Amino acid sequence: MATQSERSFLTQNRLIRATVDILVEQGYAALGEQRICMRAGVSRGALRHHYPQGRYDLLPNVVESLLDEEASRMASLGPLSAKERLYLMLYGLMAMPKRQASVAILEIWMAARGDAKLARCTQAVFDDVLVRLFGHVPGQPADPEELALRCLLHGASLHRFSSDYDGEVLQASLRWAMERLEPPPKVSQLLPTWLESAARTEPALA
Amino acid sequence: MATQSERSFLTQNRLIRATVDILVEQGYAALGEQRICMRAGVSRGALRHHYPQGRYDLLPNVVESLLDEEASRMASLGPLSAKERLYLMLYGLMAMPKRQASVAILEIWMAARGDAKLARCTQAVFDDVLVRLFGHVPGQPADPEELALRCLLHGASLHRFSSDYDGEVLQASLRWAMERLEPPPKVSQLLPTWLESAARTEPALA
DNA sequence: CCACATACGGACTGGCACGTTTGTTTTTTA
DNA sequence: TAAAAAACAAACGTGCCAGTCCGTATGTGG
Repeated sequence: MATQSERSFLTQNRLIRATVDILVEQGYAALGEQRICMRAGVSRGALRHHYPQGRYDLLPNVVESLLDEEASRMASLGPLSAKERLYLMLYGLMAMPKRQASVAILEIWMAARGDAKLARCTQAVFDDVLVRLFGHVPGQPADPEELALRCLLHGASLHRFSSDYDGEVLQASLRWAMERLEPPPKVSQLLPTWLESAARTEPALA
Repeated sequence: MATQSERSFLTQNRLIRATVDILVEQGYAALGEQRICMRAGVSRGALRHHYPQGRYDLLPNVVESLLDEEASRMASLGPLSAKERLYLMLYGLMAMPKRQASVAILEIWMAARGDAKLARCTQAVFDDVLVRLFGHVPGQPADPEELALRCLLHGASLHRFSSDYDGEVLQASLRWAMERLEPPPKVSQLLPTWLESAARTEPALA
């Protein structure tokens, strides 16, 4: 058999993947340990072994995993400003509306406001999201342009669940917005590489 | 005592208000009958009397109630195009970030994708939201500009729960976006009346 | 005034999810 | 190779929530 750390890593990965899938497809209210384990193909004992506090240990790791993945792909493009990153993410959403790690993060983030314990154990990693993904400097207020882009990004992510959702229409509407918001020139240079790296990494959702 | 229909109306209103408050403050995952009743100051028996199927009868009425309120305020401004309505809502969010009926609707809407029964019983009223609030014509694909505004509106609504939320900063970022998106001239004429009507109706959240 | 319907309060119950414990297998290490 | 630790599996108990039922009170129509 495999080494212990390999098995451990594999099991944790399966649990994280399953959690993301459920969050994206069904939302936080549908998230339960039984369901996660069924989908991951592991026992509840295994989940509780790796994450003794259940969701309170699991969900911070879920967020961190998604953040690491996105941040490392960003890092491979070289140093980027906050605005460049946000425009790239918007173009990414435009090109591949299926790739929706941000939905899982949004679900956890919104659920945390109704669960003090969850809010506590995810606070650190959510601060990391702001810093590493959105380039937000901890003490400072957000830049207007950056915040507007974040809002647009979040809203566009959620639109996927609207009854009148249409990938092409969403793409057209984001393009309409982009034409007026003047992304920095560097973005269009980086775009092919960025989209290619997004296509290469297997999507979280089948 | 009051007449029966008066009592009935009052109780239902209390339940709807309490539900909205919980949804806005804590999210859908924290929504339970016990909690709703506690907050509304009525018994579970009363809730089950007016809404025999629990949330499946209550939540469609919640959405409809919020929709009616917003739509009637819109109607009092005279006939408006979809774009004019969306810009007005964005300005409304900008001016009073506390008034967040849209968050409650978003919560129910997102929860519905993980609960087939909820999706079924809310489908009709959500279609109404698209038509009456966003001016979406049922068969047609959405206009790019309109959809972009919807995304921005939804994203900005959610930003309220971010750890770096700041009403003034959000206002500045929406203003930044507005300056580039060129709202129709009629909007700025209607704005004072619109904001005044928003301020007059008591906010759903204390 | 009486029969009835409606509005409401409260209790009972079943199921499900979570927290915990205990047992078994596999790998590591001394 | 034997002991220990880790990875997993499975069951048990408990608490909460929703679905249901029944009792009561208050209006309502005849």
